Amino acid sequence: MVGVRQFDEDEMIATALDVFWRKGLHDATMQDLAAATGVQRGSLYNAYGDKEAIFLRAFDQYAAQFLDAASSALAQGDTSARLRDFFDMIIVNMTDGTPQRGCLTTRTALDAAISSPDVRQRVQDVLTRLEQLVGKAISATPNRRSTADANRLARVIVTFTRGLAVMERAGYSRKQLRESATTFIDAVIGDA
Amino acid sequence: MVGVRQFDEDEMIATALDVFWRKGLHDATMQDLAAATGVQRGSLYNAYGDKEAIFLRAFDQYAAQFLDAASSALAQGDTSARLRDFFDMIIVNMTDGTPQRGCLTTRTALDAAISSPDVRQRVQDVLTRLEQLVGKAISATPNRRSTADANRLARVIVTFTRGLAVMERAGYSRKQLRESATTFIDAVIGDA
DNA sequence: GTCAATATTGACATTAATGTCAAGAATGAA
DNA sequence: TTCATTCTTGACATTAATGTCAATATTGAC
Repeated sequence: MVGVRQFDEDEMIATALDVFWRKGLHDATMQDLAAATGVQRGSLYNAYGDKEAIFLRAFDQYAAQFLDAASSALAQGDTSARLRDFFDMIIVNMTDGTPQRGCLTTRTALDAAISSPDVRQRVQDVLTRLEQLVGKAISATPNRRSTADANRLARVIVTFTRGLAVMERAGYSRKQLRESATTFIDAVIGDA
Repeated sequence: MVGVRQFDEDEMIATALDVFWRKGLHDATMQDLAAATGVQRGSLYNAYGDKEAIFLRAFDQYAAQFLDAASSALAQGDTSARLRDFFDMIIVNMTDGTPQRGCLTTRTALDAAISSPDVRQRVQDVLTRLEQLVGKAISATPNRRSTADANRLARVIVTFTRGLAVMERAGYSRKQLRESATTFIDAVIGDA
């Protein structure tokens, strides 16, 4: 390699993630990315090809850290405690930043109709893996659920997290989201 | 009135709703609206001012019919039956059309960051009124819930419907959504 | 130190959207 | 029948985005 890249790729992708998280794949422009990263538009095209390629890299980074955090949150305690930690993580994740950034996966999912198969696949992968993590977590503690029941319940729980992401966009506060999550956990797990 | 409008306003708004439902406020263009309605762009600007004004009218029509359908679905039977009908209506609503149109309220909510206060308010109003309808419905049958509990539960139920809307966008089938809704109802209401 | 390979830069072409406007067409009212 | 009012139409100006490219700068390898 001879002419050497003038920017740090990891740093670039991390900054791009921030931009995509705040604006979404569709609304973030190459201008936005260039301005935020300090890398010229032309260089970005040269290095990555197009906006979507940058997004996919950024999203992969996001998905990895998100699933990691979910896994950690789901690791300890009884089922209720695991879910409390899990929902806490999710809610903090989506209500962080000024203004709040919301949930990138959910935002990306909503643009499915105008997204490429690659992007759609990424969203499905995150949700599938999240279902698996939740399924394992609620099966890990002593209970009288069948595996099939646990899987169905895991999907319900993941679906509910998506609902929280929508409610956040609709203006519900962190506190309101937490209350709903608590109510949900109590209703679903409380006496099972 | 002298120069007379060449198109039927109700029909025009109904067609506009279809366009917005399929493409979203942001992605639908005045070209799209002009093509679908057969009314020239200039005439639309003359009649309504801008795209958002058309959207607001279309959304109001959508919200009215949606809340009406929800109200009907929630009217009869015990709590489980009411919720089954309610979720059925919601799921059919979002999985209808080819390709599926999804949920307009949810799609609009996700664009909150780039929407006007008027648009955001419309979304909040729909969700608030939906919570009220659900709250009334689950309080209508004999049960041992306090009003406060019913309201919290109503919000959880509405939040779950939003989750279903996201899952639909992520590619889950009508059947999968129905199964999740059933599991949810059983878990939340089944033995309360 | 030279050079070949790569990155950077700014300009350019293209496409597409919004919103405005002047000119023309149509029609209810007097 | 005339006319004032309103709607319709197509053209225009503006803005903003994507993606390409040729010219230039840089630097590791030999």
